[in-house]
Amino acid sequence: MTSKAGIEQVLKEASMRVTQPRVAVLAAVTANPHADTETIISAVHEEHPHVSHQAVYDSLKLFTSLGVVRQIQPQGHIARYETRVGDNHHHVVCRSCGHLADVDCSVGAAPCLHASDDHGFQIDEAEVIYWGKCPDCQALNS
Amino acid sequence: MTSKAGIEQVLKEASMRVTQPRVAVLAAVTANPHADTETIISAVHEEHPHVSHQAVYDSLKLFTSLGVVRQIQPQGHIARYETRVGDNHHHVVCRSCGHLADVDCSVGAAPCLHASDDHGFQIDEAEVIYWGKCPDCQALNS
DNA sequence: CTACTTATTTTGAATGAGTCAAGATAAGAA
DNA sequence: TTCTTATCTTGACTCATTCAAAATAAGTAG
Repeated sequence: MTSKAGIEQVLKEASMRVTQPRVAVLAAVTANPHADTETIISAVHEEHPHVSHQAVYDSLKLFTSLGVVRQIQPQGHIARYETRVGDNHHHVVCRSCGHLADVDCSVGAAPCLHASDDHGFQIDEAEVIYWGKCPDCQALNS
Repeated sequence: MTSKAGIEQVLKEASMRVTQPRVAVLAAVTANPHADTETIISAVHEEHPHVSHQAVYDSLKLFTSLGVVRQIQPQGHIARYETRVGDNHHHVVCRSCGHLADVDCSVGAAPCLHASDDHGFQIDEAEVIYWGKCPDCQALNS
C-alpha cells in the first residue's frame, strides 16, 4: 500500500487531515524503512521542496503517537522510523556502522514480555535491541 | 565496595590513572544508581566543587568503554548510569515519569539472545527495555 | 625526594537533533 | 464560496553533549 491513495486512506482512517506534507512524509517513511529524519526530509523535498523540516518533525511525531509509524532510537544514534508496526518485531544494530535490520522475535508473539520482577509496573511493551557487527563490518576487520 | 579504597582499586584494575575526578564520579554513580549526568555532576560537586562537567563526561565515557559502568538511554530520555554490570539484567521504564528500575531476566542467563534471523550479524548482546507505568503514576491516574 | 612526560582536567566555545512560538496558509465543514 | 481552526512556514532557541587549547597533576625515572 505505497500508493498515494493508500497513504491518504491511512491518514483518514487515523482521523488525520490529509495534507500534502503528511502524505509526502508517510510516503517517504514507507519508501525508506529505517530512515532518519534528515533522510526523510530529503526524500520529501524531492517532490515537495517547500515542505519545512518542522512539518516533517510534526508529522513524524503525530504518526508515532497514533501508531502509524514506529520510532527507533538505539543508544548513540538519532531517531529512525518505519511503517512496520503492531507486529512486535525487534532490531539488530551494528556497533560499528549503525546499520539496522529487522528481527522477528523467536519466542512466539509476545517474547520477553514477562519480567521476573516487574516492581509493580504495568508493562505494555518489551523492546529488544540486539547489538553486534553487521556482515560488511565483519568483512572489513578480517 | 563503595569505599574510596575500593573505588581506587577498581580504577587501578582497569588500568586507569587514579585521579580525584574519576574517584568522585565513580563514587557518585555507585551511590546513585540510574542517575543522569546532571545528578552525577551535582553529587560530585558536593565534595569537589571544582570538578568540571567535562571531566565528568570524560570519566563516564571512559568507564563505559571499559565496562566499569553501564549507560542506559531509553527513548526520549537523557543518559543514565549504573555500576551493576556484567549480569545482563534489563530495565523497566515508566512512560509517564521516566522512572527506571532493574529487572533480572526471567529466561536464564542469556535471554532473547537468539534472534530468529540474525541477518548475518554477529550478535553479542540483547538489550531489553520494558515499557509501562510505574506504581506512582498508576495511582495518580486512578 | 625532585624533575619530567604526557594523560587528564579546566575553560569556554561550538554542535546539532529536536523544540518553541507567531503569523500565514489551506483542509474540511457549513 | 466562506469560515473556522488545524496545520504549516519561518526563524529563533534549547540543552545534552562534544571539541579544542592551554593549564594541571598522576605516575615514572633518576
